[in-house]
Amino acid sequence: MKIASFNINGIKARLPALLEWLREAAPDVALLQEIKSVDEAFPRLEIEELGYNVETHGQKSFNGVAILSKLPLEDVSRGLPGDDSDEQARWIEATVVGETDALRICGLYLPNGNPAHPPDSRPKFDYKLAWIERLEARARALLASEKNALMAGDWNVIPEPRDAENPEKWRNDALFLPETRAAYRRILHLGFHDAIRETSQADQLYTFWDYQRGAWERNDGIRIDHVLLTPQAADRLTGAGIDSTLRGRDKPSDHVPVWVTLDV
DNA sequence: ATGACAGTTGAAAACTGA
Repeated sequence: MKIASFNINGIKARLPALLEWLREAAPDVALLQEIKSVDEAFPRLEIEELGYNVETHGQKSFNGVAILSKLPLEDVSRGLPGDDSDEQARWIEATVVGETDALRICGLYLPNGNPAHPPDSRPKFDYKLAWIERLEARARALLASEKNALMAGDWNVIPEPRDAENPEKWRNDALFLPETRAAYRRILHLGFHDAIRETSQADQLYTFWDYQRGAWERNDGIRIDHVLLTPQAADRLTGAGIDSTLRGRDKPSDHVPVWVTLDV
């Protein structure tokens, strides 16, 4: 089973590129972030024509996540538990039934958190850290289930210096601050496996290049889109990769897809 | 401690992203 994550940066602007990628990469499951659309306006017919079931959790203008799946989806759940007052659409999960086993799949769009200054007033960064704490609680429950499960999406976290072409440039950024990386490591170290690092220790594995300053042309990228596997899912990992060529096409998202293949 | 891009909204610039 091939599962991919892709921050598309707006479904209205990205539908042609998304359809082209779905046709050629043909993931069984695609987790989308930043659909920037309410559920009613999501172009589900065009995607269903390619053989996908579509489940969205959208909102107007910003955020929004979705699951596309060629296999049936069961027990769909929207919104990250832990704060009923949180109205931002950043989390969706569902169970996919494979040939040999089921897999719980969680799609996430973790808050950016900038600006992270000044230290005494940084509501967006505080929201990011609080969101990661709620995510940690959900992650603990996934591990406790001892089942095949994964959490994939735009984590907005640069885990290590080698995950950025110019790490010093990100030193004071919410994506790379020590607090952010420590909170991410706490989740990882519960027992999850970073699928990309399970399969490669290479440098320059990036999933995002800024639209500005010719970042793509200079390969000034960062790795912030991640697929984290439970031990049970990691045992079934057969491959992982990043579809970086999409960034060089017309009207690209600033993110590219990251994918895994699992023997389920 | 900024701006450059790009997308969305709504009809011009403001807001958001990373």
